[in-house]
Amino acid sequence: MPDSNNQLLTITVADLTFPPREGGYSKGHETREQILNAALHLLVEEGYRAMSMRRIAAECGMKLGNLTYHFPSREDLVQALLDAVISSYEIEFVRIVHNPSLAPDMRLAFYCELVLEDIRSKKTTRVFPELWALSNHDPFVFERVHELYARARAPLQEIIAEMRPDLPKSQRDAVALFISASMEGLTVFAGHAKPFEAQMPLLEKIAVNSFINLLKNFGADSEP
Amino acid sequence: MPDSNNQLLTITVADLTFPPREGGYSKGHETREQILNAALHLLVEEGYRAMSMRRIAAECGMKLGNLTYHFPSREDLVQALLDAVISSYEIEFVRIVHNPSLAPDMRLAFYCELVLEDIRSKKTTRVFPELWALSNHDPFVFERVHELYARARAPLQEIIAEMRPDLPKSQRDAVALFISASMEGLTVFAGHAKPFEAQMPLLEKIAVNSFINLLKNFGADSEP
DNA sequence: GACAAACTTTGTCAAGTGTCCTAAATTTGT
DNA sequence: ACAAATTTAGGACACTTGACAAAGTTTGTC
Repeated sequence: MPDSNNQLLTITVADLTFPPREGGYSKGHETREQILNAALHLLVEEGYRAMSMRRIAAECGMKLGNLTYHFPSREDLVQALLDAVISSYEIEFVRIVHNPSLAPDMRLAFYCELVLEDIRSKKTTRVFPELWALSNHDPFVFERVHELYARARAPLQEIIAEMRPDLPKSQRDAVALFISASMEGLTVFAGHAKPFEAQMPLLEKIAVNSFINLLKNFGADSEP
Repeated sequence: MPDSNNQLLTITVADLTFPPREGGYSKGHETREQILNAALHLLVEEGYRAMSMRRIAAECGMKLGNLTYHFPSREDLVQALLDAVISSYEIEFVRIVHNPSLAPDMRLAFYCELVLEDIRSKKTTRVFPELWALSNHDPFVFERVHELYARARAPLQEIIAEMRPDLPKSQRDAVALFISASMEGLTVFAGHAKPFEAQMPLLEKIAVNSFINLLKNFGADSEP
């Protein structure tokens, strides 16, 4: 089993989704996935700076030339990695969107629980700050990241629309954005190996409590 | 005027605070500051990757040898830059801590306004995601960043203690952490040149409204 | 088994990196 | 005037970086 060792290496961080193939041998696709898994592993463990072509090649025990065969340029690799990372998240959102059996505030709580649980994973805690930093200087990353967040907010917007149909859409969307950003911010403080990681359960209660209160009271306080 | 051009370059991002000197000529300190300003400028405009010793030297029109005279190693420079960046923020917090004339919820609103205004600056929008990413792999950055945030939360904790003396300190501090993280999260979405930058005023209203509601209602909902 | 396509290795390239060095010139504070 | 501090002008070191070309090897199919 030549790849059992590799499994052990990547099992802690490998969480990529790959698009269906379009030609080539099966070995070629396996190698592509192995490369991207190694790249993610390096990104998570040592940061974007350490994610060089040579280190990726070494990580999966292959020659540099072979890496450049599959990804002619570093940019190609980064874009493929970004796609694989992002599509791995998009799967999650589909699971929550349509669940009309529950009450909307229960769905909201469930959504928050899902997001805040994900934030505590090593992969998310490490990858997303890296993406935020990259998106400041790379338009491609910028677009993909915010496209992902737009999709992540969609179920939130649905729930809010259900709870507060009286609010204009622009305000509902702003509230959804605030809730989403609010939780993302916790990554830095209570994500994996962060100072307040252990307090995440309490923070989750505070967050859900806060969001539900916000939705109940927002707009009903024009004049005291 | 050899440095008027440089002034123009750095004036848009230069926001560093330098510790009092300890010897050497004044020109030496000016050069040190010029170097750190150039480093910050590169960090803001092109990211951490572009912040190399040679590019920093070129940025301030000086020879590499002179740069290594002032900062023998790159790590020295990075740490000095981090110190200068962080202390530039610590000044802000002092201005808000002691202002007992206002009502606590007014002080909270003022605090949030100050933070969210800062988030919209190019410097903060660019530097902090970089710091978050770095802190995942650099213990030195990790410690400094979270030390800064601890100081940033102090005034918040005071305000909350005033509003909710009934809550145990652990819960008050968790609420302060949540509020702080909540606002930091907006950096990625409504910071400088971000997709929702223009909506920041509305988001600010939502945030303050949400935080005040949270403080009023938190803990009063054990059983319905 | 032949054979073309897909994959992999090997070696090389110019450019960039941080760090270190020397020797000379210039500036600065007293 | 003079010593200390700063700057320039080079260079060199060992190493890493992304990219490329030309050989080999493997794979699936006829």
